[in-house]
Amino acid sequence: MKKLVIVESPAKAKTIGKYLGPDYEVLASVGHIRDIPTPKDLPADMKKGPFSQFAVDVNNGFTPYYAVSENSKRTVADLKRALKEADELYLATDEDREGEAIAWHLYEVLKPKVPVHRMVFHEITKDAIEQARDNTREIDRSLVDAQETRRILDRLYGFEISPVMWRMVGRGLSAGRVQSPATRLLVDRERERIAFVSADYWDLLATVGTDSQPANQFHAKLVRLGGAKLATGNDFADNGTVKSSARVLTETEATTLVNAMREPATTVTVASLETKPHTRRPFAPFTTSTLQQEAVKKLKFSARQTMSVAQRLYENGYITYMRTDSPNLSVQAMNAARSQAIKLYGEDQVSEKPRIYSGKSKTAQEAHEAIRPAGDVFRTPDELSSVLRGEELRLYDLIWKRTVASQMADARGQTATVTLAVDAPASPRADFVASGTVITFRGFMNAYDETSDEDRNAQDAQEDSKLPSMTEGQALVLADVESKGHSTVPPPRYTEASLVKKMEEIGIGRPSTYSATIATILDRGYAVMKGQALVPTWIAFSVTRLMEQSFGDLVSYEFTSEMEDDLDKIANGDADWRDWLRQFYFGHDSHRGLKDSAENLGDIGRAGRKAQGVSAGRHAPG
DNA sequence: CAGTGAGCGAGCTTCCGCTTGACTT
Repeated sequence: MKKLVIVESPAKAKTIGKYLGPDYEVLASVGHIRDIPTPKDLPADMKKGPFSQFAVDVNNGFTPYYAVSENSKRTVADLKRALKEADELYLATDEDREGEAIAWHLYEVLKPKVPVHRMVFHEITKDAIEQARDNTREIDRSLVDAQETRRILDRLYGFEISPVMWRMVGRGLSAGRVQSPATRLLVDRERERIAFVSADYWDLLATVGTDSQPANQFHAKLVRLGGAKLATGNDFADNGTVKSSARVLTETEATTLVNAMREPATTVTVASLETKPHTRRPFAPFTTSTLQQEAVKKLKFSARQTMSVAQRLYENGYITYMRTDSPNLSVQAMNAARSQAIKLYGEDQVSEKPRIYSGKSKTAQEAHEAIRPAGDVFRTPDELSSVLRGEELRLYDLIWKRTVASQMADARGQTATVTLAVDAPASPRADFVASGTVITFRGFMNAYDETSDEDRNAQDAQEDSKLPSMTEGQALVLADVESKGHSTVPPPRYTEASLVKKMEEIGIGRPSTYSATIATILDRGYAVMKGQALVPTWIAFSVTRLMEQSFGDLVSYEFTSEMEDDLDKIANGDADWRDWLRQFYFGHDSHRGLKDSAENLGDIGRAGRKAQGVSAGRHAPG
């Protein structure tokens, strides 16, 4: 007789099967096996009655009706068959809320007659697996409660509010705990853009040098005039007014100054010279969210495409699991990254101590490690260039570089900043500034030599060039000075990358759903792609306004993180899940529940209709 | 008598999160 082990993913089952040997059969549940069906998929005798609206009986303890999903029927049959041949059952689904629930559903559906163990592990290595097998526990009922609460809440939210959208806005529309705030992000940003008032300001750009040789020249920007700081884009509010005490230079003033400075009597002297060390740390290894962001930005993949390419890499054993919220590397992976970096770039380019990265997302569940090349010895992109093609190779390359770089040394260099005093006839004193960074030690940049977009923009502003050597008090040659006009620009629209980043920040959605949520927003017609930008449509505006008016709490950006706090209480046994759902759905004290909000759409004008409805309403048959 | 049209009623749309194929374009 064998022992049956059930994990979530078939690829994982294969690896673990190898570690556990012939006494164990390892199969996969392939994700969730049961779910709450939509009401139209309920058995005929349940279509009328307490389950008809949600497939959850809200009047009887929020009892959910579960059914084995169509796609899982074969899997369940296979598992049942295997269980008959087994004398023990190990439920080895992921150690997070969803994984615990899958274990419980497996238990409910398989009805095992043999001893059952709940087994959890964080790393897929022989040691970790064997240790997990020898240290099992029971299914954590409170954690399952928390998952069911989450699931039921999402059903109530979606299926109570979507019909409101059909009535008020258009057929086929939808609302949900994740998609509605995500849509609202797009709408809020568009509102900011519409309300935005552009402002114009000017500054001067001088070309100066230690002599008139072009090689010894550099550009410097006017930053202070007569002791007052000159306004830049950051000094303007969104309504076009100046929000600081900075001085705004007009075109006329700029032209007058340029003309004065072009007089031969103008002198330029080095007022101060400062050199500061510059260091940059490598980025953390990829999580789902950061992988999507980088692939969208650097490879021009869509979020969905990124996931499907990563899936292929995972299934063929090239990378670790691609749906994760943890940037942590296993000890083996850390060693693999370090020894590969030492071999390729030299020992001095690698950080002295292993770098450990921790997740910053408060809603992270961290059931998996970071996305990285698979194995205890990483294969380089070059080694794989004959087996991997196009997209797959490019994504592997990105993952490999990021992982190796994450264990390398900081890049170091110096940033020199020089302040120049420009004295022109009949003009206030003008201070110009130039700075240049020189990287003297590349460290992680050997592997991952790419700066983030923010840095690139910052560099545009101050042309990152090497400065010639100078001393304080030195007189410089002014080769040219010109005025430059600028206009403030509204905040940019979200791209897939920046939306995923924002969603992770406020804790809505999960690694397995980021790309699906964006697809939903596009499918519903809430947004259209314009280049890389997600542009909200008028439908999104209508839906968001309706949500804000009638379900303000539910589209607040804090709703999910507050829900997570409450689910934690349920998971710890400090709160009752039925009480929680009751308050959410039926309300309590002064707080309107979801049901009341949906039925009386926050419109005082409808109060009369409500009263009429109640008096004319039929009572339950007696 | 056949074709038209008003009026009525039934059926449909929808959530999030976990995991892969089996489908079509």
